[in-house]
Amino acid sequence: MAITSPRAALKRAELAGRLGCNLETIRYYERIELLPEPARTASGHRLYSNEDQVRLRFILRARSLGFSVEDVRSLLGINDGRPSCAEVRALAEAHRGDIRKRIADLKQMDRRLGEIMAGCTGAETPDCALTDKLFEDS
Amino acid sequence: MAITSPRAALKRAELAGRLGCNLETIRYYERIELLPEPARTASGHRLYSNEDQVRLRFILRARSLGFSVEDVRSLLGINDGRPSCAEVRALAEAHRGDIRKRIADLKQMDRRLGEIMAGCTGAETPDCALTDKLFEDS
DNA sequence: ACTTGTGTCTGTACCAACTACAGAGCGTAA
DNA sequence: TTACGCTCTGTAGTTGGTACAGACACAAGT
Repeated sequence: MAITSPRAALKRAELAGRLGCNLETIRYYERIELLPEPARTASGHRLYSNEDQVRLRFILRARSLGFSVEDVRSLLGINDGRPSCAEVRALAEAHRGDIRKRIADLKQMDRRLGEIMAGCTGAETPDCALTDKLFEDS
Repeated sequence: MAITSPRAALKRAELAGRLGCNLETIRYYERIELLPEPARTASGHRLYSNEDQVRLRFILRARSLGFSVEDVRSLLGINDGRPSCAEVRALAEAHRGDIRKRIADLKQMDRRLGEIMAGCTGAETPDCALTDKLFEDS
């Protein structure tokens, strides 16, 4: 039971292991002040509380949804105090717009790539329709 | 006529202007050896030949299709000599797989974001369903 | 000839968002 | 006690450029 208790103070590697992030990411988030400085043992080893864990989980989730570190800072109220629901929504909508733009850009790349690959047969010759097309005059 | 001749030696800004890239990008590509060192005037100003222009256009096009700089290096035969059509095709297929994976990832983000935004009404309150969900236990 | 304005040269610093590593110190089990 | 493994710190590397400072170069105007 105690093994998985969310209340025990965790060392850095334990926290990273639980939340599935890299060890160094935690120190990085501390450095850029997304995470507060944690408690320490007498000899200086970091000890993370349950509150720390909750906050880090929030950050990791927001990052996994593609929010930038600056966005996360805003969501956490680090920039201008705790954001209103309207502000959060605006941030999320803007971010969603970004995501959709990136999808559209990638789709266009895929389409263009398909066009340019037509004729590149994969024959074992040095002449290649793909590179030829990239070299062509505008 | 001479103004737009593709044979005239171009200065850096002229080349950048023609191909629509940033001035500094050209020097960057020279530094990482995608572009060869160009000719110089007596006083050291770079002069780009038509051949340089063709090569840079190739690089910019490949980059705009999402190929990495290392990919471009391979396509140009800088790594292991001029690639065969089969090698080019393999590179392009792998790259296309990458693009599609990125599209899939972004679509999933968009979907998850949509789910998590449900209930975030944008009302002018500090309580927000979106942040609440990000804070929730696993 | 001189000045002024613009272009170019070099080296280096900066961006995001981590990740990795070196060298030192700490903790614990045998 | 000694060995192993974890943690500490600071710093450098990653990708693909972009930006800037300070020193020259070049062309046009006076």
